Amino acid sequence: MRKGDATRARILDEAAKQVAVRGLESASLGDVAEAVGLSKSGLFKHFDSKEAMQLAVVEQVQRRFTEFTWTAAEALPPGRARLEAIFERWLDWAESEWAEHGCPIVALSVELDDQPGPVRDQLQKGLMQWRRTLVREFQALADPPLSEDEAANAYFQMKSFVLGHSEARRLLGDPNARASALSAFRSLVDRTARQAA
Amino acid sequence: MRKGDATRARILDEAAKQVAVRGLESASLGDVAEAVGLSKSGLFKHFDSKEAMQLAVVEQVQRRFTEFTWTAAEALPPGRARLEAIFERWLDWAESEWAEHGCPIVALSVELDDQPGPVRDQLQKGLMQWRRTLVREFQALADPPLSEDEAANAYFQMKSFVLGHSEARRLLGDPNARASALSAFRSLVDRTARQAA
DNA sequence: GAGAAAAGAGCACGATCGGTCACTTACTGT
DNA sequence: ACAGTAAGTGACCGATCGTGCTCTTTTCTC
Repeated sequence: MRKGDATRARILDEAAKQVAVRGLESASLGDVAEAVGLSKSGLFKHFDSKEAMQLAVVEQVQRRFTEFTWTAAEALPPGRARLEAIFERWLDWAESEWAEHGCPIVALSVELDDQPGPVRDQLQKGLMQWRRTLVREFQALADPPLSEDEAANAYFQMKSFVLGHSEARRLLGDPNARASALSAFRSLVDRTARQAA
Repeated sequence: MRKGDATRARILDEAAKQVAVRGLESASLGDVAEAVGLSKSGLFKHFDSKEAMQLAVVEQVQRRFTEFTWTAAEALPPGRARLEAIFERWLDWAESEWAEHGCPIVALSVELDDQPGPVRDQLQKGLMQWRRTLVREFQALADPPLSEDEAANAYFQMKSFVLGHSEARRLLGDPNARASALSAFRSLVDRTARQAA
């Protein structure tokens, strides 16, 4: 049973890459299988259908993302320090090997935003949980804590800057994308912390 | 020659819709043809290849977008009034019939960000021209005008809020998306205008 | 080491993909 | 009105899609 898990992991890695490049639907099972040195039918011993593989890809990408951005930050005290660490790791993520061909989560979000089904549901679930986590983090920016509405607005802007960073960097090739995002975020945190007083 | 132009336009409308839903590559010629009541081969009398149609779709979407957001605003005086009108129209666009299934420009941006070719080039060209236009508009926010760097940073945030609005509204179903985007943008304009003094 | 179960290969299927070609129908400029 | 061209059809091509099937090889368990 061990061998199977290893190939399953290789399949998911390759699939995640191809999904980021070509999209969920356009990434074909044949191409994925060939890239990991498998036959198409061999692939079906690990996933019952294409949709099952897509679901597994989404789950793995979300796991990796959380691990990448959150794990390093959770050691820090809640509030400003942790928030800034998360944001920087978030930008790092978009430039990491897992997002070599664009952040897969962004790609999935756009492709699935009006394609109902279990894959979209899973994606939504992860995004909303992430949002809840970050909103709580923003609330902890001040004492007494921010209202949920204020924190939600701050999160909206934080997420927006990540999306803007991704677009500016990848499509427009803007070398200042990271700097723009960072300065915008720091200014946001400043204002948010101050408005609590 | 008139008849042909009309069907060509119908094809492009339908194609743009399907592209927004399923993506550039997944939108098939057969489905588009059937939706406009044509045979697949009839479609080829208007476009030499799928890529040619994709290019035409991108051009038409960009034309429509500019018309939708800019035309109403250009009558206003440069600076704050015009900027706010554009931003509101931009949000309107994302909720208009042309973006019923998601903003096609956002969909194209994510799908094409690492797919070189003439379609991507055309998209880039339009986005960069739009960016130049808006940066100039931000510069005109104050007298003396803002530096290009300052204005570029402001545009980065403006575009980010649009992307954030799109994601929050469509994928997360956030009813406050528009309000969040508007308040974030107004605050941005305030700060930007003030920082010039 | 034998037997069971998992992992994978090979082939074939129906459907659909983008694209071609020969042909008919509809329109338009003069 | 008539000729010429544009618009549109239907049949078909090779390739590729996701998926099922049978069969062999590898791996794990006792």
